[in-house]
Amino acid sequence: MTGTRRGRPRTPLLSRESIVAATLQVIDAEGTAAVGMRSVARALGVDAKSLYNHVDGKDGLLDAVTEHLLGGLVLPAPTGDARRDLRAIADSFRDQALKHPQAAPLVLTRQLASPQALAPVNAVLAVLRDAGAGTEEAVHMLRMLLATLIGTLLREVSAAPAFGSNDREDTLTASGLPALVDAAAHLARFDREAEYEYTVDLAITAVLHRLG
Amino acid sequence: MTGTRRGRPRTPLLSRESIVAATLQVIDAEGTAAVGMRSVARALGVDAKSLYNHVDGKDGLLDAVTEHLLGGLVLPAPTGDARRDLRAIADSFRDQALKHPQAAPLVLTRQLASPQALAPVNAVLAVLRDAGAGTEEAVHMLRMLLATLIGTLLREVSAAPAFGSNDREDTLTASGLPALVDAAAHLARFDREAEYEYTVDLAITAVLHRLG
DNA sequence: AACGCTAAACCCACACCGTGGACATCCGCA
DNA sequence: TGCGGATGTCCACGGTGTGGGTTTAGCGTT
Repeated sequence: MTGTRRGRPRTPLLSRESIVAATLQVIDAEGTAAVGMRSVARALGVDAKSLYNHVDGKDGLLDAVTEHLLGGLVLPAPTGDARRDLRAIADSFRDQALKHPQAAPLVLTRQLASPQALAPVNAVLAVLRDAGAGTEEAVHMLRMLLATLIGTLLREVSAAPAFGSNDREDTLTASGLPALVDAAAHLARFDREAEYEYTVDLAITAVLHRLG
Repeated sequence: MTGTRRGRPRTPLLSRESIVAATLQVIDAEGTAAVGMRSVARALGVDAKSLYNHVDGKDGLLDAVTEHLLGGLVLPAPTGDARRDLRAIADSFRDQALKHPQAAPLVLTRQLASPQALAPVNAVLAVLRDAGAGTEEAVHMLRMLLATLIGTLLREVSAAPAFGSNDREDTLTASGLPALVDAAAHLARFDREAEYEYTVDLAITAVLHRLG
């Protein structure tokens, strides 16, 4: 029985990309909490310590995944219409977030300085500058837009899917707080699409309005 | 040597609040990653399993901390000036977040339905209704404001303190992306206060503007 | 062609984690 | 007076990240 592998294989079993891909599969299937050197290695049919040859520990692994997802953003070519362009960039973020909802908190939470993270920042700044913003103003606006986008997407990916249950509404009406019971019906519902639409549109409108 | 305690003590050693307080100390000192049944128990001079008598596992412990922090919000009495009132509520969030920066991600990330979480929601809705918003519109606006606030605070509490190093600026200028190198100097700096001010003001202005 | 050097895979081991289960002790109430 | 439940202890189990050492294969140099 020569079952166990030993020593360096003739052809490499692992690569940074294959590891990232496997990790993403684990995340999509079982959530970020299920990610671990051992579980990812198991998914690849490999010993846990082998991952260390391609990735800098667990944290480095998660960073690599984040980088990969940011790299997957497709930034559309600017049309010259600032509203449309900003919206397109935001949509690109959202698409990626919804493609891997379980992984979204990673991207939205960790801040990297990798080129993959820099490209979208550059895109937003370019649009804002074209729309007439000064350098410093553009940076402020970028941060405001990013904050709003991160906030909504974070909420959206972690919103319970079975939110229609009037369980939640009952809790609200039982609170006794007047403005709450009044809005209980609307608070209990959560239309992801509509909510994203409203929030992002309002933020972009605010920025463009300030630009005059 | 009767060193080891055994059986139920004459006077309770633990309480939900004492556990939450100890956990908060651990978080403030060593971050959320350092929180664990064992570490918190150690800080209290107690066995880990004892915590289970007052708290529902690790996740319940973190929920309890979140609840405690939300309960610490001081919501000022409304003045009737919507801008001022919304700003005051946001400031209250920020104060609490900066008081325990390491714990902030907890509050900003977990969504609870406890009364402590409901009170601020009610406050915001009340102000919006007073300012003339319809029920449904008020809920949308609430979510937009919350998203923006969460986004900025999340960034603010995790912004590296030694951000003044021109290390970061160099990375940016080296990226070659034109809008980035142009704004590198401003991107490298991060004035927490100014950034919060700008972002929250813009969001509130947007909401009030839409209300006419 | 033969040498080493390094990279890529393995296994063993350690300290730590969350928590299930069994036990001891004391409080409050019937 | 007695007894059930609350509170705290200890032991144990399977899991984690990773430090250290070992084996083998490929590559660059002489």
